[in-house]
Parts: sequence; structure tokens; C-alpha cells
Amino acid sequence: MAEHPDPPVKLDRAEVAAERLATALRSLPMFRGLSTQDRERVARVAVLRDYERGEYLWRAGDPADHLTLIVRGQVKIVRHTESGDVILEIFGVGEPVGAIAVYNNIPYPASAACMEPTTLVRIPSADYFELLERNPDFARAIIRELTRLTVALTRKLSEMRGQRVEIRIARLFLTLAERMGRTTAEGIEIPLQLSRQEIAEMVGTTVESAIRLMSRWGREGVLITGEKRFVVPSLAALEQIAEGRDEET
Amino acid sequence: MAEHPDPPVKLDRAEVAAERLATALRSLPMFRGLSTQDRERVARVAVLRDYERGEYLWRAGDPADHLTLIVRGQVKIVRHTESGDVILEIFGVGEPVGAIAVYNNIPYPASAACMEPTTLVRIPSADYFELLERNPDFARAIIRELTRLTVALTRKLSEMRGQRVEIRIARLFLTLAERMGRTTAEGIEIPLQLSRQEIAEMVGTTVESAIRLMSRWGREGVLITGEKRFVVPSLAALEQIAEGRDEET
DNA sequence: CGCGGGGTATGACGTGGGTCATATCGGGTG
DNA sequence: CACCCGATATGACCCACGTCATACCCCGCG
Repeated sequence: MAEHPDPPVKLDRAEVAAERLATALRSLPMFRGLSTQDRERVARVAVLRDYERGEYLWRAGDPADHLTLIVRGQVKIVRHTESGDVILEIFGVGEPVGAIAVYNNIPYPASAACMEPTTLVRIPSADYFELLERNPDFARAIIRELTRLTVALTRKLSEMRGQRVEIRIARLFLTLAERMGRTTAEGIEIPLQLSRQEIAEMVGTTVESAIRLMSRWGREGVLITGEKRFVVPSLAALEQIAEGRDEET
Repeated sequence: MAEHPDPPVKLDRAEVAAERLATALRSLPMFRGLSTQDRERVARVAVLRDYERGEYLWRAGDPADHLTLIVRGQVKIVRHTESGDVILEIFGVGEPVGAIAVYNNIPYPASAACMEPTTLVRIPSADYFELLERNPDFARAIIRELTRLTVALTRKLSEMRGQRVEIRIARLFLTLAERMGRTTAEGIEIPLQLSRQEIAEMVGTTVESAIRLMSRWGREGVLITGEKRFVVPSLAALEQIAEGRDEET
């Protein structure tokens, strides 16, 4: 907490912080529909905070007393089990994290950690509820987000099903490509830093299996691991693998 | 649809139906908080309908234009995939089915089928939304239900993880026992008719594996399959198995 | 400089369970 | 009655993948 030692030129600092916050709030789609009055109200109670890669936002079981929104970076939701971790979701810029727990006033059911340097806006849940009361659009946004999550979870659940590891990882990268892929000269680029360990935790397998597959794909040119990103030269090839039968050509 | 051939004594029939509907509405916890005025309003637009075992309420992709609530029976949510089906959830008496899709006005993401003779209340989504608008408690109930679902899904997802089939099935019956178990002289009774096929679909394995395990458990006295029910003589034994290591004693 | 730790890579081995094949047991139907 | 179909049961086979072990690379640190 001792990260703000009283600065000698306090006003300047505060002004800079306020400006940064205002910019952040303006960038969040969730606050687009707000009246300027409401937005000012939010600005007074919201807090901007930076996190490093690997830092935890919270652990499973912590009380959910703040709504959290991502301004910059990526956050993963992790469930710890006796036999290893499971990554349930990855959230990106503009998305709310752990909104369900906040909304229902229950402890967080899973932990959340940053996958890269990340900036978050945090709003005390009391203010959040007040906002909800007054702004139906805002409520809609939350519900929509919640639904998206549920649908993603059910899809993931049905995809997890048995199936070979190769197919599960192929599907993983297909959905990643769809959600955050950029088209480049080399193919689809997925700007996401994922260790083999994390890939394993996302599809429910071991590091070794993930490594074996990824290095084989690297040799075959199906999926190339780069600096803080992945590249898929041919979506079609990946889809072939995800379908079940390998490409024989 | 031609299941109501115009009866000669129409009034009597209508009265009986109205009475049945009123009783049903009174039995649903979701309508407890309603004013009598609102409840009458609901009664005018709600429709009661009986379904047989195996009958589908809807298929994945159908438009969600009605809110559905269970008055009697059990409903399973199924996702069809190229390689077999997956049972995502089982809903019982008093619970809403497919509320997320209705709320968000999106097609049902999965199919729903009755596991036994079932009675449902159906409310046109327009009336449902009107009800939501006017009755915050009602909205709360839906959100709560939705959250419960999300939490259950994330739990299921993390439990699905790799793990041996025996452990997954043990966990399945533990949660079933918790959710709907009754204590009897023989042990915990789970009043649910589940075929081996359905058990397989719930934990993501094959019929054969489910059969093998279930018949072995029958021999060992861990879990006994009965007429439209299961009996767990010793929860502790099942928990031992779910923990990972077998009981050596 | 050497050392240690985390991520990546690769090989050997054993096995859980998916796949296929076959059999038995009702229950429904012509 | 014979016939068929769906659910339950059990055996044989074998392969994907989890487990264990080893090695390499890179980076920070004393």
C-alpha cells in the first residue's frame, strides 16, 4: 500500500492522476452511456491502479467489495484444485472482472491474476449498486457480460469433453484467434503471452503434453510461438485439426 | 398441438385448468413475493403444460420467447456435439429453465428435454419483461438463479479436468446427493432416473465406462441402482473415492 | 564467475479408458 | 409366438497421455 509516499508537489500529482482516471473512464465502453454528471460521480469514487505481471487481484474466497474493470492488460481467472490449477477465463481491455461475485455480494469463487502489466479501475461496490439503481443501461451491460460468460463456459464445458489434447488446444487457439486475432502478413496474430503451463491449464492437461504438441506444431508450421504472441499461418489447417481428422495432404 | 379437442363442457374444463394453474403458481418460490394483483396478471398470461419423459421443450437454436418454470418433474439441458451429447445441467421443481436466453433475447444455446413426466409453466417473454420492470425482487430472483448456474458451471468445469472417470462419477453422485438426496434407512437416496448413457453424458465419458463402473459399484455396495433412484449406503466411502485414493480397508 | 530457478524440450514407460464386438434381458409390436 | 430394439453387461485390444527422468537455455544474483 505504501506506494504513494507523500509527494512534495501534491497538487500536480493529484491532477495528473485525475486526468489519467478521466481518460481511462472515457475509454471504457461500459461508461459510454453515462451522463457527464454520472461520469463525474464515478470519477470521484473510482480508483486507478497498476499491477505487474503475475500479481494477484484477489484470491478465491476474498470478499468482493469492488467492481473491477480492465483499462490495460490481461487478467486470467484461475481455480486452484488439489491437482493443479484451471484457467477458467481470460479477460481483456474494457471488460469487467468478477462482476458476478460483486453483484451477488458473494466471495470471489476463483482467483484473478495479471498476465502482463495491467491497469485497473476499481469502484466500491456500494457506489456500483447506486449506479445500477439509477442507470438501467448500465445494468443491461452487466447482465449481457454475465450472459456472455455463461455461454462461453457452457461451450468450454462441452468442448472439454474427453477429446484428444490436440483437438482441445486447436480449439483453444481457434477461439483465441476469433476473440483477439489480428490479420497480418504471416497469418492471424494472437497478441497474448501464454506459457506452455498456462496453455495446459486452459485445456486441462499437463505441461509436458502442451509442450510436445506446441513444439511439434512449431516444426510443422501450424502455430508459431513468438515474443508475447502466437501466429497462425493458416486458420484452415488449425480447423482441420480441430475437426478431428488430421490434414493428410 | 391438437391436444385440446374442443370439449363439450368447456367452462368446467377451463375452471379446472385455471385452478391447476393457480395452484402451480402458488407453489413456485419465484412468485412468492408478488402482490396478489401481479399474481393475477401472471395467471392470465401463463400457460400450464404437461410433457412426457423424453419430450423436448426446445432444441438448441430455437428462439427463446417464453420463460419456463418447472412445476413437477426434471429437465436436463443437453448440448449436442459431433461426438455425442453433453448434459450441462439438471433442473428440478421450482427452478427456471433457460432464463438466460430469454433474458437476453438470444436463441437457446442448448436443448432441453424432460427426464420424467413433467409439468411446466410458460410465460411469454414480453409479459415476463414487463414483470421484471415492475418487480425488482423478481429480477433479483432471476439474477440469483443465473449466478448459481454460473458458479455451478465453473465448479463443474474445474472438476471435469482430466481426472479418472471413477472420480468424476463419484463427484457427480456426491453433488446429486447434496442437491436432492433424502436420508433413508438404507442410506442416502437420490430420486432420479438416470440411464448409464446419461451418467456418461454428465461426466463426459462413454456408456461402456459408465456401465463398468456402476456395475462394479453395485457389486461392491458403493452405489446401488434401483427403480428410478440410486442409493448411497455410505457417503464416506463415496467421498473416499472422490478424494482420489481408493478405500483400502 | 558459478549457481539456482523457471520455462522449454524430449525420451521411456505404464495404464486408464476409448473402441469394437458379443451376449443377455425385458418390453413392445406385428 | 417370433422378432426387434434399447439398456445393461463383459471381454479383448491398443493408443493417447499422464508420470518420471533428464537435459538445455536464459536470466538474475551472490
